[in-house]
Amino acid sequence: MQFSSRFTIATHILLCIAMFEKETKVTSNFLSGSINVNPVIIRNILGSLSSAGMVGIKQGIGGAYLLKPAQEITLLDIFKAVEKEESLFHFHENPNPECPIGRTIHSVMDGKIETIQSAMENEMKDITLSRLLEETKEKM
Amino acid sequence: MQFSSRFTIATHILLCIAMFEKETKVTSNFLSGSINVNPVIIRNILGSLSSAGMVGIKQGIGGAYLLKPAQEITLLDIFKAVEKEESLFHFHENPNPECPIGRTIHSVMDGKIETIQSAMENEMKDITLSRLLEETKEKM
DNA sequence: ATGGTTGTAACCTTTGCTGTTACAACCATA
DNA sequence: TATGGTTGTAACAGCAAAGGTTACAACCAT
Repeated sequence: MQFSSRFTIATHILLCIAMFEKETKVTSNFLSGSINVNPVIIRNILGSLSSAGMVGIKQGIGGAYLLKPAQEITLLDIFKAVEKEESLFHFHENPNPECPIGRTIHSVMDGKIETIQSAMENEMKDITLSRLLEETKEKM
Repeated sequence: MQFSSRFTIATHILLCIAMFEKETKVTSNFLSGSINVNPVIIRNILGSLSSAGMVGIKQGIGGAYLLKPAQEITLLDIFKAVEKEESLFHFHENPNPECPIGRTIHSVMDGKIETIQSAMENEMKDITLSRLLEETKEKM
């Protein structure tokens, strides 16, 4: 089980906007060319990023632009914009309450699962779009 | 996108074995009763745990038992036994090498993704089956 | 020989991801 | 006002994985 590619695509989109919005109109077609996926996929993900308040999109004329400075956008923001699930883990629904394990497993495991998920999210929170942009420029 | 319930089911299975193997024959039917899922699902997951060297299973007569002390089994061991994917993240396959972002995004992101995954795995590595067992007994 | 158990195959349904076509709504510009 | 490029969204389709179920051969203590 993997996270969908929406996360890396969304990151790619934001990097492109941050890099090119000054010089070009960044449309779904332009992005489609760099990312190499269908423009409709791009538009849907761009819609999620827009709902999350990260980008604005110009109706009719076209083009996306950042609504926040790149140092205020983290990988966690991007992840949450495109992955809607609250919990990373799917718990089996109906453990038997007549079994001592079945009765207690939720209260034992729920906190652990939260801790694990938080560890991942904290790491994502530390990585900003501006840092990714800097590293990209270094490698160019 | 969520991890499958195999992870929590596998944890439930191991807790049951650790708790009951002394007093009862822990069969897939017994486990099915506590976990409330089909015995065939249990047998498949039990097979993964067996392949990973965590449990043994008695042919013919039936019953599963731990092959390692509970303090040497971590949530990470369990997770890796039932989730076979190498990377948590699905990267879009063919970014355009003629775009400066498309050309560099892999080298920029791959390390980040590894860091994020490691943070999660380290947290899992800290939680042992014996600790879960103790907490279960406290709540009984 | 019996009966409970395991391992596995075969099938099904549902869900989510990814890709695609199509088209109405939008808006700067000619 | 008409045009053309763009967005937002609906409606498909194909594919893969999850989860469930039935069935049955192989296994082994009794």
